[in-house]
Amino acid sequence: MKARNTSKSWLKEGLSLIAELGVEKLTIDELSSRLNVTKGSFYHHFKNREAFIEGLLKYWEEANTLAVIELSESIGNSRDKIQQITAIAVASIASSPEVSIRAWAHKNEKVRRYQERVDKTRLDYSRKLWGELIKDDKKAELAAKLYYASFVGCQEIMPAIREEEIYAMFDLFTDTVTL
Amino acid sequence: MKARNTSKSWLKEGLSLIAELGVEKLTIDELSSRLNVTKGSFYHHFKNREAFIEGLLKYWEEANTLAVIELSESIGNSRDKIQQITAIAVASIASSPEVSIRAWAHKNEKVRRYQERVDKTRLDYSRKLWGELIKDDKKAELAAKLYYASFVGCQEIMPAIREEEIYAMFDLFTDTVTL
DNA sequence: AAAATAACATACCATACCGTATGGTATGCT
DNA sequence: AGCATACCATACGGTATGGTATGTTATTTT
Repeated sequence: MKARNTSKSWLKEGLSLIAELGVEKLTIDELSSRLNVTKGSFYHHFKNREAFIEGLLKYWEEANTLAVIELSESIGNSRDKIQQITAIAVASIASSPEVSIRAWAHKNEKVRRYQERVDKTRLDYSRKLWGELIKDDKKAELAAKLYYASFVGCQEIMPAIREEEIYAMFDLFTDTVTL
Repeated sequence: MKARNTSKSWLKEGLSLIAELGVEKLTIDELSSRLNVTKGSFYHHFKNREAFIEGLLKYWEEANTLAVIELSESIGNSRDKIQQITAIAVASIASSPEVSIRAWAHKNEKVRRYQERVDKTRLDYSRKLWGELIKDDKKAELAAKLYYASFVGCQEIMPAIREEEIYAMFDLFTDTVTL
């Protein structure tokens, strides 16, 4: 006897679906099928597809950016924080909906607003961390951007770069730029 | 009296369409409408949508990677080549279909094969250039990957990073890593 | 100019999707 | 127990899309 679904069930399944099959497969029928219910249920939880997507983006921003930063803040010094947040980010690459959402954001106003806020939040945090390692403000700014851009690139390049290699890349970057 | 279309007209229009609206809008009706013909014409030039996509990816790989590398090879030293190829790449970001194609590649076997070959070609070339600036082979390898990953990231981050700032980022990277 | 070919138009079908209408079932509250 | 609410099933309409069949027009070849 499986428990019945909540709105959150649909949101979680939506992110998984995007990560696996991409946004173009994010159909209500496909979602219903995965949750072993029919779409009558979907329209009980959400007004329409648009409302669902709005909820999906909120949920993604919260679980994937805000929560991670919060966790990172509970750790020691800036270097440790950078390492910690890198580890979390790298580990999540494989199952992340981010690649799909980024392409989506380039064509869709509403999605773009969320993506811009997510990028801003992360860049701000990156700037804060690197600012504590690099005195020169402009240099810290550039380092923060380079660091984040590299990470985003590592999500996208195919075939995927091995985890150890990504760590080696970031170590090289950290070592040279903080000299 | 407009000239009639060739297969290449359709391919070019296809890449423009992907760059502007994304892969999900890459429909035969939309393409036909943009070329001011009906889809009867499409099926004269291509067996079906799959065949069209195959041609599209071939054309993209050729025009967007191979041709650029060839151009770069006609220039002076490695530093100049890196600067030159960076300039070309940065200037093309706004009108590039690459963001869409990358997301597409993550969900589609055939597209993935092209994306992997494109990434490999560019990474190989990046490694060659950086290998001439950095003696240590492993370090050159990591620098090449970092450089390329940063560029890919710069394509994706929203809102778009300003061109001058991207140049400043790459200058910082080059200066520190070649010390 | 006639014939052959390339490019295109029109009409049609099948399918997948969003959304709605309506009815049914489980769960908790009083 | 009775009722409200949350959750779900089924059937249907409307639309967008890929694809086919067949005929027409423009361009090139001989």
